[in-house]
Amino acid sequence: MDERGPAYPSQEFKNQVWLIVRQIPAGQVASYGQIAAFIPPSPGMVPAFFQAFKARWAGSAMADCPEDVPWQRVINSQGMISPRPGAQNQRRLLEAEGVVFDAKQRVDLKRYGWAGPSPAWLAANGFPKRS
DNA sequence: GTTGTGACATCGC
DNA sequence: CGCGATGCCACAA
Repeated sequence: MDERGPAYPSQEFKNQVWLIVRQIPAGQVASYGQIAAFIPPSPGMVPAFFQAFKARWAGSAMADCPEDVPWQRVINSQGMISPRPGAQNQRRLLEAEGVVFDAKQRVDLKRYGWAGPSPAWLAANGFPKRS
């Protein structure tokens, strides 16, 4: 669209993020970076660049997600709910699904962390195999 | 056109 | 292991 390069991860990127987030089963959580890791950079985009910002873009996508997206299951890499109005509500939703928070408001990713969509699902939805 | 900020991740102390 | 500082793009005001 502009001379700087190919399409930026805008709407298309968000759609992919939402698509993956919908696959997270109840009672499990995934980090923004992890979700974004399944999405390939736009053709021509510098990989390192994408790598550095995909997580933020993923978060940005959640801020504008449809209501059928279980956004509450996406938290940061520290296993904590990113501070923002509504965080309390998010925690409540997760606890209702069986996710347990420790005294530091953190989730044990070892236990509740989502392994990601199955290879079959990824392939069926046009995602490249994760290297 | 410029300025400020973000639903992150990572590195350093 | 925990808190603070840093990087860096896109987007809204």
